[in-house]
Amino acid sequence: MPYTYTHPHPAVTTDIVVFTVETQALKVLLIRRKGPPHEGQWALPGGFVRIDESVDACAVRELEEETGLKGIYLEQLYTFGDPDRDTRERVISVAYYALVPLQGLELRSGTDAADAAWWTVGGLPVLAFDHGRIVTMARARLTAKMEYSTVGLLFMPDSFTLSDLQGLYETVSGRPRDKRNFRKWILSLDVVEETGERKAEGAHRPAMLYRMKTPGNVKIIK
Amino acid sequence: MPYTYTHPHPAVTTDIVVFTVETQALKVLLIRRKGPPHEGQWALPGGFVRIDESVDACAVRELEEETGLKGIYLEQLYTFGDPDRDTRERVISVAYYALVPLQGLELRSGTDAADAAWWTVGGLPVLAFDHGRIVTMARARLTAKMEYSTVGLLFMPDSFTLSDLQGLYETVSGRPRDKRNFRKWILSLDVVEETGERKAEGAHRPAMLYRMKTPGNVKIIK
DNA sequence: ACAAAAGTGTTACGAGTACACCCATGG
DNA sequence: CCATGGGTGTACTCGTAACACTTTTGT
Repeated sequence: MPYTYTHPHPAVTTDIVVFTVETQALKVLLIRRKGPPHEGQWALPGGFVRIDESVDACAVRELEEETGLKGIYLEQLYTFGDPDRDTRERVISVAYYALVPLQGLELRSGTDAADAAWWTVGGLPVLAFDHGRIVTMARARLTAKMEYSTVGLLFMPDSFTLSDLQGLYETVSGRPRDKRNFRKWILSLDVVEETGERKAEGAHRPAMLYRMKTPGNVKIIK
Repeated sequence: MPYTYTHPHPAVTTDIVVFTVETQALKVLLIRRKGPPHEGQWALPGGFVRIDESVDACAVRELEEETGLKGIYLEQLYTFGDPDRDTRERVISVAYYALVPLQGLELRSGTDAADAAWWTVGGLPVLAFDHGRIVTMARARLTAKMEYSTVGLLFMPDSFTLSDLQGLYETVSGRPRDKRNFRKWILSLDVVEETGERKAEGAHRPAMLYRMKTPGNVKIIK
């Protein structure tokens, strides 16, 4: 069933930079391409926008299809529209980025676990299309937003210690933080609260567990 | 000459929020629609992305077609992709915003000057499509960016006084500024320099004229 | 008792804000 | 000489950054 237009139309896709933090490293989710072009190369998850779904909804759907995760923080990043991005036809891509807390997340790939993997952002392979550029931009946006909002909390599981949270901030921004100043700062923002529970692990004093006051909310600072 | 695809494709347009500052007011350029849908209503300038031009290039081209201006600061804002934005067919719009210095700018409309006009952002009419929402978002982005960068300077003509510049900042951000603090601040940023000329107008001491050190450049602060 | 991470307060510095008077010009 | 906007310096405030020791637990 063909679709005909009087003027040529581009195809529109969404591509998603899915971030998570694991073992002291910021990671992105990549999918190995199964067909041409760039067969076998790593690329961002994503797909074509259906004719009756909004672009935002497409990103949500693609994210769920690749990771099985719903209710994840997702934000539009930028639209990449160079005419030669894809060799098959004109494809315009609306890029998004997502923040996934690593609490027992298992990837649901099309067929095989070998097709999807978390890569440390420092050591990415050469990506298909212009996806390398998209990741670079997403990383810059994330680092910037960590400074003037509370997005960082979205990487956290339901409960966490302040040391965990500080470690996350240090990992994503690269820069070390003073423990006392960090705690003063995060508590003054009034976005986390004690759960009353403690986490005892190892031969040291157990840490108080905290949770977000309004889960999923991002507070803009200043 | 028809174009056929195996899957339905959306149309893609760019819409541009062209800002300028004139007589103590922030203004946007609107075009009166000549055909359906929303015939006779005011809308943002813009048009369809050609199949062999980049989305950015489309925005540049549309801006020049409507205003005759080249080399204007243009930045991608956001992509609006709800399926029912346009009643004719599925249209995804990549929105941009532009900053135009008002130095003898004359609009070049399709046929008639009555079709294009500067409107004060406070008192806009009801706009076609979702263009009202686009303007709101552009205004928010501009105000935010005024705080952490030197975009504001792009509203200035080639040479200007510091009082002019201060007036601009007060107009765009709404908030009044202390004269001495404003001067200290802008000079400490090291982005303007004296031209050596003075501007004498009216019965008072002539003001020193300044120019941007690197015209067109936007410096990120902090 | 010792190793290992949790938890806690005070001082110093710098950026931003508040504030008032003299200067140069045209009429 | 007076009305009008141009131009200049200092003191205070507040948020950010630097910095070290005690507490609680497991082994």
